[in-house]
Amino acid sequence: MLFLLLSLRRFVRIILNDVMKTKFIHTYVSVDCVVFGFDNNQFSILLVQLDKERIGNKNLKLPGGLIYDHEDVDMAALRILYELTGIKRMNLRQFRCFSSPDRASHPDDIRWMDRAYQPNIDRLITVSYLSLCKIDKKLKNISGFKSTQWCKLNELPVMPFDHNQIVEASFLEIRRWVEHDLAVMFDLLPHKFTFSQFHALYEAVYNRKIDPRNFYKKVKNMAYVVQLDEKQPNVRHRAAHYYKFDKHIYKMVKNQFVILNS
Amino acid sequence: MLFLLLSLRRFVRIILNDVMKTKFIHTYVSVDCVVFGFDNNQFSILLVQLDKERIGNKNLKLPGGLIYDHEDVDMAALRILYELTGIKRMNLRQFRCFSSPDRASHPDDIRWMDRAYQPNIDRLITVSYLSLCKIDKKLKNISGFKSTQWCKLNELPVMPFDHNQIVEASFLEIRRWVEHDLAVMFDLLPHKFTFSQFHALYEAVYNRKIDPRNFYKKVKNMAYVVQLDEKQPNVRHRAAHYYKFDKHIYKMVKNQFVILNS
DNA sequence: TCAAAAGTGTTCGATATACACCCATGC
DNA sequence: GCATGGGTGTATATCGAACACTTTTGA
Repeated sequence: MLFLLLSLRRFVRIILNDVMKTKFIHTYVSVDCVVFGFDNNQFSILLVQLDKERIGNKNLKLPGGLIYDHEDVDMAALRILYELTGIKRMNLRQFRCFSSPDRASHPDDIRWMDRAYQPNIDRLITVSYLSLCKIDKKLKNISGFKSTQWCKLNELPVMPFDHNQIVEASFLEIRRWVEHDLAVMFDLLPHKFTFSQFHALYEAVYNRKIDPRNFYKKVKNMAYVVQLDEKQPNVRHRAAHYYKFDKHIYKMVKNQFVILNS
Repeated sequence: MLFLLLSLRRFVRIILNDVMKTKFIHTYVSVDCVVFGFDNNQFSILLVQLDKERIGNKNLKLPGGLIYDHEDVDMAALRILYELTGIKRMNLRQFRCFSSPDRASHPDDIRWMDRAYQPNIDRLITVSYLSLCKIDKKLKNISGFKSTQWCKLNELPVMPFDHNQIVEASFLEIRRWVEHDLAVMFDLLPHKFTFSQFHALYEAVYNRKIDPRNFYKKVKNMAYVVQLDEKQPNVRHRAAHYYKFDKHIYKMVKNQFVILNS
């Protein structure tokens, strides 16, 4: 019965396209999220394991999925990340729509969409999101299905669809985001972080060496980066102080600059 | 016959949604373009006149339209602007996907979509583009249908769909674009422009007063802004020099800074 | 006492800001 | 000659870049 209806639907669509000469796309829409983490002086990205559902020989993809009827794209991205990680209200930034007609036309990709969503998805465009996340955050899978893993940025596998392209585009987007709102950078650091972790993150984001002494001065001027009494334990060298980010001070300071825009 | 097929299609979709409990959206996709021009120290936006097709009592909308089967969104935006203005390869910057489930749910909007595109468009998401254009450019309508007009930014009418929102979001995007690539600013000025036109544009983009003397120094340092011998004719005060933008020099200068990214 | 990373200050140049007056032209 | 906008220079403050050594700690 189901199969019959599906065939019917496909048939109807084909006929209609022919009769009406309508060439407008009628498409499904997905979101794909590039979630960055930072650890050991390098970026990682959160990927979904496909396991039995592997796409061709590819076993990892970006977190993402089709959007529902009642949702807009922002809501869909939040939902998908919530289902996968248990984190509500993740901080997200939409950065581009990927819509090439053949971005989902590889036979492996099509087969997978047939199984994972529904058959006869003839076209799929996606809206991509960037997110920054503490890599040591406990993630719990809500939907109970897919499992996730962090994968180092420079060890990414080949992924299905245009996910490798999406990741590439996302990286430059971090810098734009940080420039617009420095606070998001602290989403990548642990609650308590050392100066050198912060320094390494800065170098990674800007992809260049930054003089530590100059950077110290900069940080000392950030009233919202406050030194804690606590120090690094069990290191065989001088222990570093921990710092924390104080978002209330940050907001106060920032509000002194923001003029309501016309 | 056509009507029968349409009803059938709608019917099939309803049944399917019910049987499969699929709640994924299957949607049409449009692009909407916010084309800025600059004249007389203020911005204008290129709008399409609807005339007999007016939407409710609204007669102006952003240039835009549904995208075709074989297109991605960039191509669609270029096509639509070409059809309306005769300008090929307009410089475009995608800036956001607007996808609220009820962005196209006003009865006027639905009626209009039924007539303009095809009936039963139950959902429509749009990808918005920013473009900058010399306001004195001769525009010729290729499709031969819709006519366009410039409308001052602070005199915009209420428009259909969420077009007013889109315009609002686009304005801040100009600044980002200019910061990323100053050359686009000259898309807003005539080929020959005076210093004070350039100055006024700068003030408009950054939405604040900028000291002309300091700005002079800045401009004098821009090797790619070259002074012409020609001067403003017929003015009852000291005539201003004309300047032009030299994109070859610009590229040379810029290439000295661009390091190929990892 | 050594290795390993933490932490600190000064100088210099470039850039942005603030500010006031003379110049050329048409009427 | 006067009204109108065109065009210029100087002084100061701020920010980022360059640069080398001492301190703390565990092993």
